[in-house]
Amino acid sequence: MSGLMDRCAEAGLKMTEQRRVILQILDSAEDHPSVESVYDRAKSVDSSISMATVYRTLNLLDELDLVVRHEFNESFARYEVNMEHHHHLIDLETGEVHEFQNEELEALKEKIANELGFELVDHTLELYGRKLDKSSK
Amino acid sequence: MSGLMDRCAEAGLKMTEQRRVILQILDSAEDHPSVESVYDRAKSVDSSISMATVYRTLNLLDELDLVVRHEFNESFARYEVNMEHHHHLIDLETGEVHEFQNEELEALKEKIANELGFELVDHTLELYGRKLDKSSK
DNA sequence: GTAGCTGCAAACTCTTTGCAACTCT
DNA sequence: AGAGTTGCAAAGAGTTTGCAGCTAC
Repeated sequence: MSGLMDRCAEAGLKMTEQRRVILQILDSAEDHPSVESVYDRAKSVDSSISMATVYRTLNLLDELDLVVRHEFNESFARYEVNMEHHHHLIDLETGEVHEFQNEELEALKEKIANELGFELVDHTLELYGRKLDKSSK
Repeated sequence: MSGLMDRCAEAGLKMTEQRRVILQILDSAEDHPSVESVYDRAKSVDSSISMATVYRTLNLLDELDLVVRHEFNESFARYEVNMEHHHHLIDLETGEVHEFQNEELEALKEKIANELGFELVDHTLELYGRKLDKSSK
């Protein structure tokens, strides 16, 4: 169930009350929450949790690759959990993040990197779009 | 020659000494300088230029789409000038930025966005890689 | 018992802004 | 002359950190 908790235990982290709360929030998150969102949600469960702990926890999870940090086009970070490989399409009007996967794209990126003489280690792809019309404009 | 200066004039900006310096630096930049790099280069030409002016100028240029702001995976912005459409491959060991273009990729992105019901407005693609071996490792 | 974790507040980094002086046009 | 621009210093946002006390193991 709580995948994150298990994996944190494996990594040798102490399981404090604060971590339990944060990990549960992340495990059940279906969006790409900002640090502040995680903090707000955590506070509503245990109001003594501090921002510093949220930052520290997310940094730890990031180092353990249990979470992915994104910057999209904002001035703050958002985190993603439960990720299989996929990319994002961000709705410019609403800010909604849609996920997608595409095999063809994966192969192509690999190929491009190789042609340039590189081994592909990581990559990001973000599409920014506007909903196609049902009406006009 | 100085494409940026012309286009700023067209946009109705006053051509101050500071702007002249900054625009010339950008026009001749062959990299993707951070605000600080631009500031350093500008200072070595006219030591009275302030950081605030560099920020303000880059923000203006960004609004006019004469420059593109990138975040790559750092905590600060880098700017790109003289851009035709292309993407970046960042060398994880050296930080070097390589540019590439790929038609197939462009078409694919357009297609993906449309399939999701969106009109593609903008997008970013960054590859992070390690140089393929000439030696071993 | 102790290494590791926490909250707090202060500090840091990058960026923006209010203001009075100055400068293009 | 007047709107736009500048430098400075202060303020903002987001994030990190030193420290003394607390807690899981």
